[in-house]
Amino acid sequence: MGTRIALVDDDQNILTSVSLTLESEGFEVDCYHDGETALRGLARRPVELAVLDIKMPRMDGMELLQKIRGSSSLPVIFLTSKDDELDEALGLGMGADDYITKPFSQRLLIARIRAVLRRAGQDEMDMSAPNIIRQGELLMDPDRHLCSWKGTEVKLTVTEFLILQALASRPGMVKNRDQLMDAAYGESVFLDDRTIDSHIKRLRRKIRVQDTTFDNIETLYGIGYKYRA
Amino acid sequence: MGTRIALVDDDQNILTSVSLTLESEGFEVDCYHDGETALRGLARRPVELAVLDIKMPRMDGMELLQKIRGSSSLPVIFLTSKDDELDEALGLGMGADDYITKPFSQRLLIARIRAVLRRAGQDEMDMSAPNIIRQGELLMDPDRHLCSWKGTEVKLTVTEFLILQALASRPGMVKNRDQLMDAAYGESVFLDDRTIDSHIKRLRRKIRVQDTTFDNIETLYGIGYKYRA
DNA sequence: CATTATTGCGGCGGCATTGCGGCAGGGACG
DNA sequence: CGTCCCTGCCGCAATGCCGCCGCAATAATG
Repeated sequence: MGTRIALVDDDQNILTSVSLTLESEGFEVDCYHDGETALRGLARRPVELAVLDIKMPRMDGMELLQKIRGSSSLPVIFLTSKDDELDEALGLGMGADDYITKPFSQRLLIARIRAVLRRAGQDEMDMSAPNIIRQGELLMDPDRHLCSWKGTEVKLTVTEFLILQALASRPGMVKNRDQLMDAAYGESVFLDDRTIDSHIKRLRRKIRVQDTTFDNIETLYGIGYKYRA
Repeated sequence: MGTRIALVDDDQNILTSVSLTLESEGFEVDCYHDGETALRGLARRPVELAVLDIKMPRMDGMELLQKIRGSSSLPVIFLTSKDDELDEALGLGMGADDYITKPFSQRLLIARIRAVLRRAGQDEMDMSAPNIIRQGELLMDPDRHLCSWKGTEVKLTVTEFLILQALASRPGMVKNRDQLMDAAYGESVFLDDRTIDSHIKRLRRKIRVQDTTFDNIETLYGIGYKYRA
């Protein structure tokens, strides 16, 4: 018996095609056309993961997510039409575990479902790729190399991204320059410690363009840096 | 037969995945969904360590810990969702032995479990850096370079942190200036004894900013210092 | 009580660390 | 080949930290 998944979308085409694919992958699928029906249905038949369209009649995905989150930590994947809705959804601190922009390939959806399930269930041990980081106003999506602060995108270079990711993935935890170096490049790369400072400098500057008051990257004199949640 | 561990969390996903991991590491795991059930279960099947979620229905982790501590000194590791709950939990003087902030890697959890078990097992002569120090109103977390008194953070320099750590890790135990010197710098560093006095001075001052009545760093005339619990 | 030893504490100068602007080499891309 | 961007590093200024000094306060000693 496969894992049970709820699929909520007002588009009947998507509903049928996606559910077929998922079932062929061994999942059991509960389909709902709108948030209200879904909410009632979920109460009767719990699932292990939900895929929600954001735009829906009667109760949209965000509202539904909110209700769901009121009572459980059910993993949720959003379906969004435009990129704009994305930040609207995740940036609001709602707490989806992942999202996919339409149009999407079913292969991709399956991959994401598996990833979220693995993460939620099995394993946070995946130190390498926490799929999505959400710490307060900061939002990071390594898969898409996307980073936003307070809902507005911040364009980061790869190195900057990796460093911020290392810091934000474990807020409060102190990282010295070597550790950040390892996070950004592989290990055993010999560079000046102060180079990290430069990246931190650029990171702070870039985010401060959006928000002058940003100060969540904290310096610990003689130790390193840490991200304050 | 492995060490028996109780795992209490209302999230079924965490319950199953963590228990699987722990079992694969050779532990025996008792799972509970809420504090009340756990308490009853623990009475029947004692364990050697408990991992508790803080937020739970019916009886949360802190309440459960209190009940547990009423009758035993069972080692306990907390799972917290936000950093805020942390001080709320530990600062209240409850007495968890360690805590982990979600999301966490299972690898980390295992490491902490082993550390706590090792510490609890031999106790007295285990010099290996205890992950967390809690002495009354004082809370120290070396990983986060975090020190708080009565719930409010006290910013310490590395040297100050090390000295306070040395003192607070063994309350009541007298340390002379040489020993404190060794704790702060490596051994074989030749400095004026009175330098320690300066650090103590600054330590006391920093904590007194939060609490004028602070006097837990005691001076022993002609000998050294000790931390009074 | 007088004397001496030890500690508290303010403060200061020197040193270490960090923030930041800037620059030049190099790679990506058109 | 030209341009743009990333990146590592340098150098200066600002800041933080530390070790020590000197004096007053306190504790031991007799």
